[in-house]
Amino acid sequence: MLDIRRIRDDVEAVKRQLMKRGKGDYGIDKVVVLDEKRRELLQEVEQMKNRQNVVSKDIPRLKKAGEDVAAIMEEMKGLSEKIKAMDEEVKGIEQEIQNMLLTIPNTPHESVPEGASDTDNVEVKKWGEPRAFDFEHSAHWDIGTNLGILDFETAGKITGARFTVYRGLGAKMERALINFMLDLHTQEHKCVEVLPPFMVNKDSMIGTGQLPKFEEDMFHIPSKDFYLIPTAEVPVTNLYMNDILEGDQLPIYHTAYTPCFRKEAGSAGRDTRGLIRQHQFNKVEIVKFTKPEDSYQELETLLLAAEEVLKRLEIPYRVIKLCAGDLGANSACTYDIEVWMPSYGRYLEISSCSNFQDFQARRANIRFRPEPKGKVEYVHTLNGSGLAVGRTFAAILENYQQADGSVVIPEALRPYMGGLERITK
RNA sequence: GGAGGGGUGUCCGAGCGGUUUAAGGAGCUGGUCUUGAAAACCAGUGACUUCGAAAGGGGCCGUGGGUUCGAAUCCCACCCCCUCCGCCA
Repeated sequence: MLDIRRIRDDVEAVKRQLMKRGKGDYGIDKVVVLDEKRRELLQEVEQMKNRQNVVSKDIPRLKKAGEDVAAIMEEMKGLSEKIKAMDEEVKGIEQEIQNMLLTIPNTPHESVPEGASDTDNVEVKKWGEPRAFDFEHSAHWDIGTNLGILDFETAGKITGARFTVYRGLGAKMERALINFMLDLHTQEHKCVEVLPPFMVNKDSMIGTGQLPKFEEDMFHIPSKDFYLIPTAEVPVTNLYMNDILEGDQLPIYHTAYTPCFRKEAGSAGRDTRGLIRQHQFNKVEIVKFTKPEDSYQELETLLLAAEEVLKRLEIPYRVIKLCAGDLGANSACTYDIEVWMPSYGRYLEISSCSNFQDFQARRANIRFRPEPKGKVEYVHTLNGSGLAVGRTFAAILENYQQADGSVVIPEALRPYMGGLERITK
């Protein structure tokens, strides 16, 4: 959520920044008009409330003095009704402003490249060399199915499309990847692990920006009005919802494993085979809470922490900086890590590392006190996948496949696989 | 799921329709006393938010509604915590 005062103070500047996304100015002029109207009414109604308070306080005294208060009561009744009506009007306007603010996206950081779509994203680094195969390589869904470690057909039977059953060493490797990533981030990146609920309430979904705009992407449990989390970002960021942190508590780093649930409503027909686009997938996430002045430095180290997973697993990847047109609505600046996927013949997103600045903190009301007894400020929140586990699984199968159909286990993962070096039929 | 009890400021805790500008205590800050400290005593001390150039005003006693001239206090709904019963990994 953008700061209404920032919009009020220089609407043209905010508009310019939003326009960079290439999707208009989100009707932001209307917010300014409504805000002005709101403040006007507020002054008026608060003046009336002041009179109401003053007179109400005086009534007991007059009564005690034996004076007749009937006329005053009559006047106050009228005033009370006027106040009620006006309060309602103000509330309506506030609701309207709030609804608009909740759907207006974040302003891109000045460093974000111009551009309309993913073709304008900028590659910022590249690591490792894609392997040259001396045999006909296969896609991970075929490799996994042949090895009996991935079972898409049975998942279709017991649930439906876009689900997977991991079997045997497949299940074990998925679990190994989760542990490997969590250990890396807790032991080497100073993250405190959390295992949060996989369902959250509506406030949490609004806090991190999934609602109200992206309702159709979420799985909803009507009987309790809960949502299945689309990413650990939601429960972990909202750990500090409505809190005021002390300055010396920052920065806070968390890592969390959770499954993620997404309807994938807008992606019918895309990535229908394999692990790439599932309704349920595992992910290890990193979430940071920082002081505003530190957040961009923290974004760089967050990116490095996520990259480290692929370095240890020795899988080639590249990092791109998203252009304004491709930037997620809540983010001010995002790096994507893309892993080399031989079956796609290109790099494929496996992590997204973003700085939301105070956009989520405003929604979730997460603040901190820079100095003891000082004035409170909003924190900056950041998060990044470290990494999407299912896609990492797929990348291992494809990049480590052998001519005989077996898959070599990356060395860094072997301690988590009981020392096993290779998955064979 | 059923039956009770409860959510008040940094903390404990009183208040149950109008001098509440939320009692009292603890804590915190300053002072007196003391060689110094503790104790004692005296004084001060709610956070947050919003409108305003400021002075000042509005709001905030779990959340949201309602009744009333006036609500922490009465009514309704919901959320959370505790105790007991039932069910259950």
